[in-house]
Amino acid sequence: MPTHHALPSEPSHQDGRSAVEGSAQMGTDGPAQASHIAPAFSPLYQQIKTLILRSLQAGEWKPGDMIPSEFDLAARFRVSQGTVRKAIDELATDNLLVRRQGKGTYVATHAEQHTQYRFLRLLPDTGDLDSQGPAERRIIECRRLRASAEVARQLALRTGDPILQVKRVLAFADSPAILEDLWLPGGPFKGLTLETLSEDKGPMYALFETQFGVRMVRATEKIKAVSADADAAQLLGVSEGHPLLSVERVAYTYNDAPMELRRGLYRTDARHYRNELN
Amino acid sequence: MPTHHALPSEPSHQDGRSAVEGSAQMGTDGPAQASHIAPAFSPLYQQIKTLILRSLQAGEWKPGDMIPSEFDLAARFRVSQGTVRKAIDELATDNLLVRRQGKGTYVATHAEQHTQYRFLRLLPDTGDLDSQGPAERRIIECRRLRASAEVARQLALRTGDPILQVKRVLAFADSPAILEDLWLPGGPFKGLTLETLSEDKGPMYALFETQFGVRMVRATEKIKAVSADADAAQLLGVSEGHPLLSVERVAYTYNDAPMELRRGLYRTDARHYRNELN
DNA sequence: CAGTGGTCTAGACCACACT
DNA sequence: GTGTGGTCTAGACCACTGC
Repeated sequence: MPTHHALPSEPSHQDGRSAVEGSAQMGTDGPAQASHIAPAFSPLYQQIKTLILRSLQAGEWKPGDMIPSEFDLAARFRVSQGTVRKAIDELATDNLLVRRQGKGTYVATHAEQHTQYRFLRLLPDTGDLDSQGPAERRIIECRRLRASAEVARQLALRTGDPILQVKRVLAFADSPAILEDLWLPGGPFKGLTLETLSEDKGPMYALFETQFGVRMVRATEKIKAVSADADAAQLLGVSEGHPLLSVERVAYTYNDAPMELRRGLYRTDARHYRNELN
Repeated sequence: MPTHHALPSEPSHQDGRSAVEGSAQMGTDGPAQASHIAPAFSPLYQQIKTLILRSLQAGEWKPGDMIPSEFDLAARFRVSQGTVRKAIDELATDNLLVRRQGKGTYVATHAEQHTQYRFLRLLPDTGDLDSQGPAERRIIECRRLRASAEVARQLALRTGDPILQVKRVLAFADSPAILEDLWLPGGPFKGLTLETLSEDKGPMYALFETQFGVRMVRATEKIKAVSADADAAQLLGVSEGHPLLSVERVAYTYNDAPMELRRGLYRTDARHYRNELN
């Protein structure tokens, strides 16, 4: 049997030994519409990975849901369980799925993330993790406006497209630590208001999942050192000119689609941004 | 056959079907000295991983060397090739080994790292990667002294133990960007001088490998925003009080042994520290 | 060509979780 | 007990590299 197989984009009917018996390449006998989205000549498990990803994207399984067992997926895609396993392995290391021994494989979510705030790297200098308790959030504003050229570029929109801007402060133990500005595309987040944000407890990314069906999958950050301007100084309780960490984040949902631009100013007197290098 | 096996720490002789036939646990019939280093009840491939790690640590294969093929290692450890493969997979994702299809598996090195400077995350704001050319290094000093309590703690030494301190400036296109202080344990780095450092081209971590047999495997960083003091301002060509990124790094060799403490001050006017979140 | 890692399969048994 | 993911094996063939 050849190493590279073709996979139908829908499960086949019981019409033969195997869906992958004859052809050695992708796209020669498969449905035409799949040709540009699933790369040709890719290993079977990569094709499976793409198919699972597409189901996640389409909302076939929602965050927190259990997906079908490896055995079921193997039957559905007409490949061996080991091949499905390798596909799921990669999705699990990408944090898109979570395996739980004895229970099943689940769609990852920001809601019950092991320690919550998966993307927040600011920690107290003392190793006392969360001795400070949970963050207190205060939403300062939530406005509807039109994308500037810069924001549009980063969110893959057009200049002038409707967007939402949110401004908030996070504090730990009554001490303000983070001042953030967020920009969100107006389409996916239609209906988001200051009230919604204020009333919600729990991570904002969890709210995005439940209320708007937008799941953030990964993010990139650009970090600089800056001086506090008058506005930031006042909101963070420092003097003007105080050094702050500027953290500019672009968060992506499935398919590397940018869905949030965020600019945070972090106080790092008693806290630091922690990073692991491998 | 049980899932969890015992492995001898040395390859067995041909004295039976398999070295793993009978016992279901680790440490009950193995050499006594291995009991606290290889965890009992761990999966076979984890034990294999530990054994390979030990060989790397002992210098059986040096950075850049090719290690034995999966098949050879499987014979040596008396397990299947698939089990060795899984062990190597994990070591490869940890960046300790590098697989090259058709050629073999190699011990990773900082010397010919794909883009060099594996641990340096400072990039120009313009996407022009290395349009700036390579970094120019200037060693300012290299002193022998005794560890302070703080440095000793971070390097797992005792206060007063001999250490080396190095101070240097990195510049891109004649513009100073990084001021770094390094502290290294005196023992492993005996013989390191300002001349050695100055004459060397290429990454410092590559020099550590070739000259001192110390390979840095991972690192953690604590990042803060600070104001330039007079000394830093002068060396980096900024005014006093200018905001700088303070990057405190502890680098580890095999077995999580800390081997370097480094404190860098980064200018982030035209550059930024880039991070990927998953 | 031979040797290496890469993919795929099939089947076995274990550890864990829920009922 | 049943069903899930986790480990291990054995064997096949493919793709890449270098002689």
